[in-house]
Amino acid sequence: MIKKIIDKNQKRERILRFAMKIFADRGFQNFKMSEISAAAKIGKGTLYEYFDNKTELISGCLDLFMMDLDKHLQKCLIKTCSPAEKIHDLVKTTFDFFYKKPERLNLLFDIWTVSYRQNQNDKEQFRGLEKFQNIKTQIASTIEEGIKIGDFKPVDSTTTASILVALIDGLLFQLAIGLIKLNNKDISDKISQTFLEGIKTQKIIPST
Amino acid sequence: MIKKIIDKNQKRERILRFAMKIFADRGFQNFKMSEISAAAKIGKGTLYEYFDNKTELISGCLDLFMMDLDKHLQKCLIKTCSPAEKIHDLVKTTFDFFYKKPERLNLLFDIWTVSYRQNQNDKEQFRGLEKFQNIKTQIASTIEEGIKIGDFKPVDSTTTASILVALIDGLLFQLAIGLIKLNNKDISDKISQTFLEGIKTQKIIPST
Amino acid sequence: MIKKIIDKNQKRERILRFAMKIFADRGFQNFKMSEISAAAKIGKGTLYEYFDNKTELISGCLDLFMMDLDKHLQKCLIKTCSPAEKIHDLVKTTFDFFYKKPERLNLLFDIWTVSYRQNQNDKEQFRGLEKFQNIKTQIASTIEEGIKIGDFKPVDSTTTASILVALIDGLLFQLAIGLIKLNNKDISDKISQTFLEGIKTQKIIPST
Amino acid sequence: MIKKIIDKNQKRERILRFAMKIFADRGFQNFKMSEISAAAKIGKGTLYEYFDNKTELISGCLDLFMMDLDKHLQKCLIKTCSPAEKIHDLVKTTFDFFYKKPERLNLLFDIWTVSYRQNQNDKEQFRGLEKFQNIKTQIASTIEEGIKIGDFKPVDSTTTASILVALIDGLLFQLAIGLIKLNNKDISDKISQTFLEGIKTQKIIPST
DNA sequence: CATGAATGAGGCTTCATTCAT
DNA sequence: GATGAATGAAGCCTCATTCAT
Repeated sequence: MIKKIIDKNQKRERILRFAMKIFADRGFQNFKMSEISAAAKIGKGTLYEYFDNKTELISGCLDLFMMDLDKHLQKCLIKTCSPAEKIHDLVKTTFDFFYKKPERLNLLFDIWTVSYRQNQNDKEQFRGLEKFQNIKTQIASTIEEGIKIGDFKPVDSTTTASILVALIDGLLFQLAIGLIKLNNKDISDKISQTFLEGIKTQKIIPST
Repeated sequence: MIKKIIDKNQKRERILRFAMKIFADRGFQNFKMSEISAAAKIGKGTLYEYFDNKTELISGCLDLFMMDLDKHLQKCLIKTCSPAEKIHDLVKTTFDFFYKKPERLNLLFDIWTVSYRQNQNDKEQFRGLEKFQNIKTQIASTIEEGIKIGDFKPVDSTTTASILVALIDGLLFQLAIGLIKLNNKDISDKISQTFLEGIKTQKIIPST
Repeated sequence: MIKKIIDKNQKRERILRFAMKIFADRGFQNFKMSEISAAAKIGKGTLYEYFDNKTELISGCLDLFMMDLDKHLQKCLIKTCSPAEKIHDLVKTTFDFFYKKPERLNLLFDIWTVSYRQNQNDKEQFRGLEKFQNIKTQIASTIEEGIKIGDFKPVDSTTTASILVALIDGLLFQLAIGLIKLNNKDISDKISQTFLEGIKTQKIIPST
Repeated sequence: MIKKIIDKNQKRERILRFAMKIFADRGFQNFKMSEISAAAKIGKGTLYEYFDNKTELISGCLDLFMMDLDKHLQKCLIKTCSPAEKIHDLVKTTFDFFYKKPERLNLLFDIWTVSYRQNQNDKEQFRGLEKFQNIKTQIASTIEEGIKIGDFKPVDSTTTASILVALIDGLLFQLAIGLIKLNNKDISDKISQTFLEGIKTQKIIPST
């Protein structure tokens, strides 16, 4: 019985993986259920054994995407290293995540759009947002830790976390639409430098 | 004859204004041509006198939106004031633009999505992006001006402009999906402070 | 404007007439919207200009059917003739109605089924039932008139009306499923004889 | 081997009993095979061990229903009592049959519909109809018996049997769709009275 | 020019039936 | 035998677009 449930979940995820490929190309609005089933090499009807309807399938993808992203980021966030290093890592990992599979940016936009629309309509918040919030909170904690050990200036940790996230998202966007041409490594280095420079306590470093 | 063209253009814009209201609510994907025509109180067929097809109508809206945004921002950018003030103004104006009509955020997301997709597919770049690029260039110029007159540190102006834009977009996004709850003024103040603080030459100001 | 509405109604009825033909053959459950549109020689989509959905189309047919039936019966009921003649006429007209277009029996069954199901589910009663009720009431009045002028025995008019209707429906059913083989005229004659015999005041007529 | 067959038949009937519950609620047109299997707590595939297809299952139900009805009525018809009593009993039993489980009316309607449709299409007549026919014949015999012993007038027994059946069916229908509100006992009493009154030889009874 | 009725391709979803386990 | 996951044909309905008025 348990095996069955696992199988069902595995198959569900398998389908979602195929779906994500499609979404990455065409977005959440312009895909057909039949495309997914064809890609996953299952019958059209079989899809409906795993997802009640199109919307549910989309939700499933959003969740999976957020899980993937979160899994990557958690690897950095649980590392035992200095707060500054942790943040540097986080920025790098995030950019790498999208660099490796640029299609993911498309998913990211769709998530933003869906999240925005759900937020507007006072519907229950999209589940994946918790993960976003969660990551921000962890960043804030890291910043606080940095402050405590004297590495960072006594900034407001919550606001500063928001700013870091904004920087990352904003630059990802510019990258995505071609407003910046830098390669991945350069840009993530630049962000973490700029950002960290701004909050690090100046030790002996002369102001630029 | 010229009058005709003007009339036609006026009517076209009139329709687009109605369309924007619809888009703001439902996004670019979930609207029907009939909704637009109903809102604009014209016949469904008439729509096709002004727009070849749905895609054209969407493009028209995106253009109009970018023009609106640009018009607002140009007011700041052509002001004769100090670079720092100019940037502060720009941030404030941007946030105000979306604060006054939050539905505009929805349009912004859609523009991002469309831009991204066009960028991916090697199609001709969405026209509105030029305006984005243009604004970034103007910001860079402002920064350079600030550097020249010694108000700002000798940062890389292009990168710094990207960072400012990223900050704004990223925070708008967090605001939009409910990840930040600050009111509009506070957040724009905070951005310009943070940002400007980071690039201003430290005069007598003690490091926090 | 009025013309348009009339046109729309006319076209609606035209479609319903085609639909009734289909229903008569296959019943309300086994038809396809596309069959109707094909029969009416209009596009599939056009159907939906006149009926919100399949259910509405069915309702429309039921209503039309009841109107048709009612129109026929009203011709008898408003005649100025003796109550006995009126009843005789009514029975004959009813049987003729179904005899001329036997497919109508199919519709009748469907109406029964639909009515029954709506009655069970406490949904609002099917509109057409009012007509049934109405006819019964008129029959009861006729009977009362017959009693008043001394043609009929002082029976309970409501019950007796129910009995007449039951007789008609019940025999129609047996005819429909082939349990009786009599021709139309014979059976309607027999009914009215039997029934009228039962309620007429015996004048000089010897029993049997 | 025989035991196997019996087992199979028992299980078949068990399934049909569950199916009848579903049909009673939703009719023969609006049920799903999966509903039956779920109700009977067997697998969907198992259904097909006992019934070749949906149609067979429906037929099975109709047969079972007719058998149930027939079993009830045979109890009356084989009784040794006066023809008048027998008929009174029959009417009462019929109404009780549906009164006890009103859902049965739904089945009755469906049987009518199916029978009608098969009769129209010149397909082999629905097996259950034989039972109807059979009952009618038995009623006719009872009437003839009544005539022979001088209890009933010398009516045409076949026609009179048809009339009795029509009365019952017709009133059941009116009851079903809410056109009559009488309770069960009253209505069956009234029928048998009216009917019997009509065919009984008038002894000393003054004409109402 | 303006209109909106008509269209039909296209997409989601259902569900009877099959078949490997 | 029993099962239920898988299937895909089939059908409802939507909506961008056309075109006769």
